[in-house]
Amino acid sequence: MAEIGDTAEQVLDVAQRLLQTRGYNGFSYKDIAQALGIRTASIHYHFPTKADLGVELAGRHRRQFRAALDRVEQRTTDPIQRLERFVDLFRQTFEVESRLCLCGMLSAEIATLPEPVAGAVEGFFSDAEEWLADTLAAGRKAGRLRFTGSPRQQARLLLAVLEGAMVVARGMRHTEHFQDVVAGHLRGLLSPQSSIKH
Amino acid sequence: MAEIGDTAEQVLDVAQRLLQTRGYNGFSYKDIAQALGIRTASIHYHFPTKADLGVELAGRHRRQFRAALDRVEQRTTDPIQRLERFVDLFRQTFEVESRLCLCGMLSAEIATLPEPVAGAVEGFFSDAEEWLADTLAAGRKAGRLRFTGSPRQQARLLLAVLEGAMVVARGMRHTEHFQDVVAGHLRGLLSPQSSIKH
DNA sequence: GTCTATAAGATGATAGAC
DNA sequence: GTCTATCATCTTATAGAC
Repeated sequence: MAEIGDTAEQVLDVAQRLLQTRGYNGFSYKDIAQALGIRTASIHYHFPTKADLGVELAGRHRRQFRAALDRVEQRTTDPIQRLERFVDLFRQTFEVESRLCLCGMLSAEIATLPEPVAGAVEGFFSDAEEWLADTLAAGRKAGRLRFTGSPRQQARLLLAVLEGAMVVARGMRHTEHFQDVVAGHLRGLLSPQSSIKH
Repeated sequence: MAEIGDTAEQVLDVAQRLLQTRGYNGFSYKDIAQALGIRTASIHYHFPTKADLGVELAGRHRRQFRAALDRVEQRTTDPIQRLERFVDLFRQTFEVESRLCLCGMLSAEIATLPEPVAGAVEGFFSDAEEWLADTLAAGRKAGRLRFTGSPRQQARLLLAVLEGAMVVARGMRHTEHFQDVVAGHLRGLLSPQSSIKH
């Protein structure tokens, strides 16, 4: 309880930040070592190869994301609020240094990654899609949300909006861009009576 | 007219493909040289540094994209058809090897790129946003398109959908995903009378 | 314009002392 | 677990012959 987590976890935290800002091929063991004030050999002790590190990063992220969704479900049963909390997870990520979604970044670089990493990325998106589809379906059934097509299709669309808004906001170097685009899309999902509150 | 373009252009073509599939930090001069059957020194003659190559790639892409938009404008004045041609440009890109939008990829890696490259990326998105906003505004004025908020905001949303759908489709390793998401979003933009045709 | 040769530095990785 | 030392390889880049 004295130090902030063991070395392996600190390595993962720094590597995750570097991954989200620079990409998998945009950082090295040297970068991590310098950030933590240790040697690269120490990192190899915990993660023998960079592929091992990548697999653990993607897997941990998927687990943390599922845990975050579980907390959202425990906090509220309201579909609108659940949706807003989901979007908040992405907003909070981008808010800090315009960090990309970890799996969005990995998707872009997927052709250069070991297969297990690609598998974890696919799993992350599947989790997100399923959770969103269920939430969207509940919201529409309750007359609180309005959209055409299947909940699954809408879930995929929202995921694309979130990932794409991060990418475009970064490319245009205009931070507020993300929030504007996402808020605009959400407004279109809310039924007439629900959108009065804004 | 004998060979398919001079060496510099062939280098750019191969580099563009590698950039779209593997990212800026995911390919080297060696990869380009091997693909063309030449030596890396020859590439350095045309593009002294990788930054030079990156700047030319981003600049050329922006020019080619503007030229493509000019051709769309010459081919049709109908806002719906213009919109569909715009989306086709992205579809055609993704269709081949699930290639990402060149500037979408560069946006993700922007923290590792030389400033001039970032400038070209920003310019690309500005061009796209402006062209889309004009087209969307014309479509709504003609009663052919339906959306809330400003045309600029809708343009940004569509751009985010296109970029994000590419990323998510790649991450989920489900190619049809892109077309499904984009077609669904477009359907929502079409006014009731227009959407009957589908 | 393209080649061979070469170099300086980065990168992923291992062996073995402490 | 972390360090020093060392490694092979990759990467970007330059000099100079052809």
